[in-house]
Amino acid sequence: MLDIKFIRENADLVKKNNQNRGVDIDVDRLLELDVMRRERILQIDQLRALRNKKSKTKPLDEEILKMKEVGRDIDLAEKELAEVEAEYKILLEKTPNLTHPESPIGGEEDFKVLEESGKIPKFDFKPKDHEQLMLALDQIDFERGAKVAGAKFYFLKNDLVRLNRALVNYGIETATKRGYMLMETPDLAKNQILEGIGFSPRGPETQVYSIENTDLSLIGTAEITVGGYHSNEVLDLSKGPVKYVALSHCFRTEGGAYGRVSKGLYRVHQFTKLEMFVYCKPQESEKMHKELLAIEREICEGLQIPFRVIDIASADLGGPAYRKFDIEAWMTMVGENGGYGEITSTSNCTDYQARRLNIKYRKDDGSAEFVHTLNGTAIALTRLPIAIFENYQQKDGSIKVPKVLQRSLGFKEIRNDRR
RNA sequence: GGAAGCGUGGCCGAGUGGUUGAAGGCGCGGCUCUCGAAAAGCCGUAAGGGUUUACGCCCUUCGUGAGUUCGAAUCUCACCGCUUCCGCCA
Repeated sequence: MLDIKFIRENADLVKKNNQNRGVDIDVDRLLELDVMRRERILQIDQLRALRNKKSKTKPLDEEILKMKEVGRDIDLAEKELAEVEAEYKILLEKTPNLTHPESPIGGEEDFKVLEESGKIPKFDFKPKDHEQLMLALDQIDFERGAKVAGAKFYFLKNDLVRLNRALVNYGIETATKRGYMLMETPDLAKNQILEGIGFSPRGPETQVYSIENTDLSLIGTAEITVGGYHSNEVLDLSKGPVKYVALSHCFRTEGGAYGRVSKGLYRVHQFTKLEMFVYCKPQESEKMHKELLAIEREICEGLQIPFRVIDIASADLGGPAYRKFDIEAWMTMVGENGGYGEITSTSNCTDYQARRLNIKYRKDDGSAEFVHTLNGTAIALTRLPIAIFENYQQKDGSIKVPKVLQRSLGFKEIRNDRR
């Protein structure tokens, strides 16, 4: 959510930004509602002042009649205000965050490549995709996943389960040694928290499973729960940013995702993810965004997976993000001869989430100001295993285990003949 | 799941319909005293919003929401959370 005062004073800038973001919002209507809203508030305040003045002491009988009238006027004005505010809130909450001046302007395809790293593997055989590899090695069962829970659910089996646990541990180590506090979060959250982070739990475009007869939803990412963790709090950031690395399950309906890259594990309804989350002062957020990206790169480099870093373009940022970097790993499953697929994403959401969730920090002068929030993927299970299987496949169909994981796993390759 | 109790400012805690945004205490800030400190004394100490060039004025907030009333921290209802006892259970 943007500050209404900012919108009031920078209407043209906000309009231009909305346009770059591909969002159609009637800013003039919003400003009109803003004026109406303040008019109603003033009116109600004046009526209440009148009533309060009289209510300090016991009124005379003939005054009570007048006060009843004032009470009715207040009720009426409050109803009007509620109507104005309903529309006002919808427009305000739909308004996306501002955009970093260096973010490319454009849509999904207009990202800017910032860096390419690692060597794209050259196979002297026809490489397979992870689904073929995993099925052949008895590492996954989609059919029975569908039988038990429906399409796009799966059972992981054998060494893939072990690999995933080793990946999570590797991510935990990498992040905690940089001062990130480890947590495991609830897999459900109140809809109010989801909305604060910028997800819509209801409506036709929702990506979220909700629990019937409750105000809870399954989380799509631990960003939701960790972001809600400090909601309605004033933080002490005098010792530096507050940094978490959080493990959770993630659930996504993936409605309307047909036709996009969706082979095998790439796009599924449930997965496990280790997510980083940072609360910091506004002047620190750009630096922290770089740090999150650096950790993500360190993880990919350590695993020796070829990847590129892209700077996401304006219309592809989503509502809350001010700037977003994705890491895309090389995958054989993408396109005809391989290509890049997203494995991590890190966003600087500035004060957009903090304003909705009411998260502030204490400044040196004693006043409070909204924090900036950032998030970044440490380890996304499903996406990382895809990259490992496809990049580390051997001619005989076995999978070499990345060096950094060999010791903790106790084996160097995944083959068919184990157990 | 059943029963009972509780939820007030940074913290503890008073307050059961009318100058209560809220006594008292702790903490915190300032001052006095002191060579300095402690102790003691005095003064000050919530947040958000509206309006104003400004001083200021006004509104809202006592877990959340709705209701009763001329008027609610105080009464009613629902929800959330906490504590204790019973049941159940990983």
